[in-house]
Amino acid sequence: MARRPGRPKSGDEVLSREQILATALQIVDTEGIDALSMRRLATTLGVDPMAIYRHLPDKAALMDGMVEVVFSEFRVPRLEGVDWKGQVRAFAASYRALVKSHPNLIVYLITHVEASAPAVLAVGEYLSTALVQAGLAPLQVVTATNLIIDYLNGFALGESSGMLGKPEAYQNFYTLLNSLPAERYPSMRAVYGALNEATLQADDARELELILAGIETWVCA
Amino acid sequence: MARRPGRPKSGDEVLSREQILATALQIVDTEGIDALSMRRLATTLGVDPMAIYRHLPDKAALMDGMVEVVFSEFRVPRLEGVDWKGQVRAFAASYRALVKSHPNLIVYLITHVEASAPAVLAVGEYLSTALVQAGLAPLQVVTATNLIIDYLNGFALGESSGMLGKPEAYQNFYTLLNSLPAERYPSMRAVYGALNEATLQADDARELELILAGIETWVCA
DNA sequence: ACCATAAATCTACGATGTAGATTTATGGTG
DNA sequence: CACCATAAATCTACATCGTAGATTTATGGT
Repeated sequence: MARRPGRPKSGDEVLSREQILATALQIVDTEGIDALSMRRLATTLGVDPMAIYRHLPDKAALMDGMVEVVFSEFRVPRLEGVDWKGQVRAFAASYRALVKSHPNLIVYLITHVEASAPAVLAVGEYLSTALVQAGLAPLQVVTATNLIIDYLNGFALGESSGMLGKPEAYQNFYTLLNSLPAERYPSMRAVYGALNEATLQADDARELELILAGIETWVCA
Repeated sequence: MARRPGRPKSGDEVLSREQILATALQIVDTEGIDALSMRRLATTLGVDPMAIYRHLPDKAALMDGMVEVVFSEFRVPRLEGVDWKGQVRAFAASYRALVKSHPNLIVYLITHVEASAPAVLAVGEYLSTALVQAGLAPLQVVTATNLIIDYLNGFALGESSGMLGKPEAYQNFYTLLNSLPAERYPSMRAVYGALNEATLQADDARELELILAGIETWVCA
């Protein structure tokens, strides 16, 4: 294809794991995760499909490598003189930004994080520190940490594939709700009838504030 | 294979959409989602692969059909004389039971629910009713509902693929944490050092209680 | 001069989803 | 009774996928 077989010349540019992962990530970002095949990746790299296997054992390793790359882009925010709530908010914002930057990889990302990954440990340490500082007991810290992470993952998922994420879905939801017999879903009718679309989409962080309010009841106790 | 081609005789048993979906679900439950291919499904049904296409347009329809079946198994609990917290707890328990009954389908399930599905609307109505009854304002109802669902989805995901779900993962986590330099993750060391495995796994619902505590601050306000 | 070795290519295999043609008998119609 | 559109399945075939195995080519070390 691009290069001929044979050992590369001294100044010759060789394929690298980093280059492969970066290109794969680019394909996933621009064309979706189904568009990523070894052969498709190879043609984009200008290389024979099997050339990839010199640098990665199989496709699973390619996927995990992408997860690794994306997580390595993640930096836990460093904040001074901010209370625990501010720290949790900052973390949530960083995490949201991360998954938003690679929407097509989210599902695979969330379902394939290794608990041993450095980024995961860093996250745990960051949240533990903030929550200990808030005055929670050990078991409370674990519970709160798990809730925050579960919520963020669930939110990310909903945003990438659920009703959220696409603005027109709201419209569909409203028209559907209104097309149904009025007595069928009275509570939803009342609730959503009192709100407009702009209000609903205005703030991503309302749910997080609810979590923070819950945690705070533990702080006072 | 089992039957010969040709129009079926009067009393002949024919393949049905329901039968196909049930067998597919059984394969996924017992052998994992990767084990489900059209050909594999056909041999289990004792039928030619292409016979399936008389009843379902393609594999995506098969998958969506399975989601539909699983969700149709879901019944929102009917409770009398229970406060809003009890209703939310009952719902969470039902939802957890649902995803737990088909662990291998969870990821696809969560990422392919249609907002228009009857079960989804029923869930929305159920939670809206409980939360309105609790005394929340419309926007608060929406926020609380979204949080509960996002959390439950995130939890289900973590249970099916994350550190949770497999008991030995805890052990790995502990040994990993202890193998690292002590000053590296001081907060996690302190937090997890104060707890044993049994305490951590004791209760699934601690995180939900945290959410309920948060919502309650809105009720009082 | 020789040769193990690195980085790629070429060839080939089995599995997958599915389009298209074919088989077989049915129940309705002249 | 003869005929035929139609239903439910099968058979055949193709493009695509991941990847095992053999091959090509030049390198740097001995």
